[in-house]
Amino acid sequence: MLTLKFIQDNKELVVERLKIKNFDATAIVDSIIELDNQRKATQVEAEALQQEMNTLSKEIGMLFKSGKAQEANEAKARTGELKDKIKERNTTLEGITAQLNEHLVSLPNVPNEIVPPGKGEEDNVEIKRGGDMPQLTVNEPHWDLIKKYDLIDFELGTKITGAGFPVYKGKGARLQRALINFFLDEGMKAGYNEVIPPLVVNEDSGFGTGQLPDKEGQMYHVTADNLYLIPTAEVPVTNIFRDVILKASEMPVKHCAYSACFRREAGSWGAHVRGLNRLHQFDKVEIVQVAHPKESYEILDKMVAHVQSLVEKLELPWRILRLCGGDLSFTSALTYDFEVYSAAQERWLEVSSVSNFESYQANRLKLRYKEEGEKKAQLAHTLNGSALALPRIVAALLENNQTPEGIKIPEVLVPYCGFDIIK
RNA sequence: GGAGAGAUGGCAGAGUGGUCGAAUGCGGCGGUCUUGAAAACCGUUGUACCGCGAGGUACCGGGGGUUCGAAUCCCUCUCUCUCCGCCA
Repeated sequence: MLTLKFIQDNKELVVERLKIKNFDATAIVDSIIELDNQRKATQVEAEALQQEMNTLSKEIGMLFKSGKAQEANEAKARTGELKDKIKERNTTLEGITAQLNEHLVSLPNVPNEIVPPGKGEEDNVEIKRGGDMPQLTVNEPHWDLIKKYDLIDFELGTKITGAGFPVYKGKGARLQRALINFFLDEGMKAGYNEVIPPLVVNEDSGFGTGQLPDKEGQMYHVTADNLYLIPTAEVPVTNIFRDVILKASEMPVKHCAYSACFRREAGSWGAHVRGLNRLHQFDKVEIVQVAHPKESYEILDKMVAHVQSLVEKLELPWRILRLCGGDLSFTSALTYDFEVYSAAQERWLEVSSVSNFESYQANRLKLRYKEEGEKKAQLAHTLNGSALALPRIVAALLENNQTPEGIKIPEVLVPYCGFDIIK
């Protein structure tokens, strides 16, 4: 969430910028400022009363100690009214604070100034593309290829669990494992430290990265233990840094992690979700960085370059989009999406999303850093990106590399797969 | 799952109703001494909020309660450890 101080100091800017996200913040910002003024006033009153009470209590203690029981009891009689007042003030204070928090949490992150305006996907701006479009002599969509070569069994997954939980088989499973290892190795080479996080998280973690309270419908909820299946490794990995104060010299911290990801995708089924295009469970390697505010955008560019190197090594046609305000997530300040072209489907598939959250997540996480010699801790910046999400990469690989002889495996993956063609 | 013990500052650890934001040790930082370092000695060393400041308020795992007053007593939740059971 945005900090109170930022909102107070940049009231107009917040309202203006959030218009880019098609979010009218005028009323919320006004009431945040008003509520905070109330909060301060109430807190001052409550604390003054508390101080009086503390002083009085100390006096009573002294009196008892020096044997003046009667005086002590007289003083005691005076505390009742004070106690009621304090209670009343504190209740008011709690109410105001709760309301204030509710408003703060409901305010999205302010987009970076280069975020283009727009309503949705169609307004995203392509900033770069590369790779060669495949010239296919055969042309089948991946859901047919998968059946033909017996790589992934959707029906079996449906039997075991339900729709959207595929079973990978034989070379399909091997390809999956190859991609995961390839992505992790590339991450390591780029200086990311691998972690294997838990796949379920508690409520605090869900709040820390911004999935809660808003998007609980998107996560599988284990109600018996009040835990959530992770929708992305971003959640557990970023939460490593919840309530942490780093030294400025330790940044940037770079982590990568493979995890299965679980998404309910409530309400988002329909056209274009056949086969691997949308799943409830899928595999992804995620990169996460904690950065100094002054270099977070430079780091965002580096992360984008890293993802670009992955799609290039996989020899897939790719493009990078700068997301418009309307397509930008609640917590993000700037996001680049990567898409790869799927020849058989004749459409672009989103395979990565790389974002700078600035201090929006850090504020929720209480993730801070201290400059050498400084006493005051500052909020750090958090960033993350998929590097990469597997299913649509698999879809594109299968579709783009199909030949009458079989599906050719890109060179970089051959050592990982142990085969160079699927037939 | 059953029985018991525990959770205190960066770490270790004292504190069982008042002057406790909290002894002591270690670590960190500054200084004295030294050509330099070590040792020794002296000092200092949490976070957040309100306030120009003086200062105030809150925090001893989380939440609630008792009391004029809670780190300390009560309830509850979470976590850790030991023993037993079950098990990859």
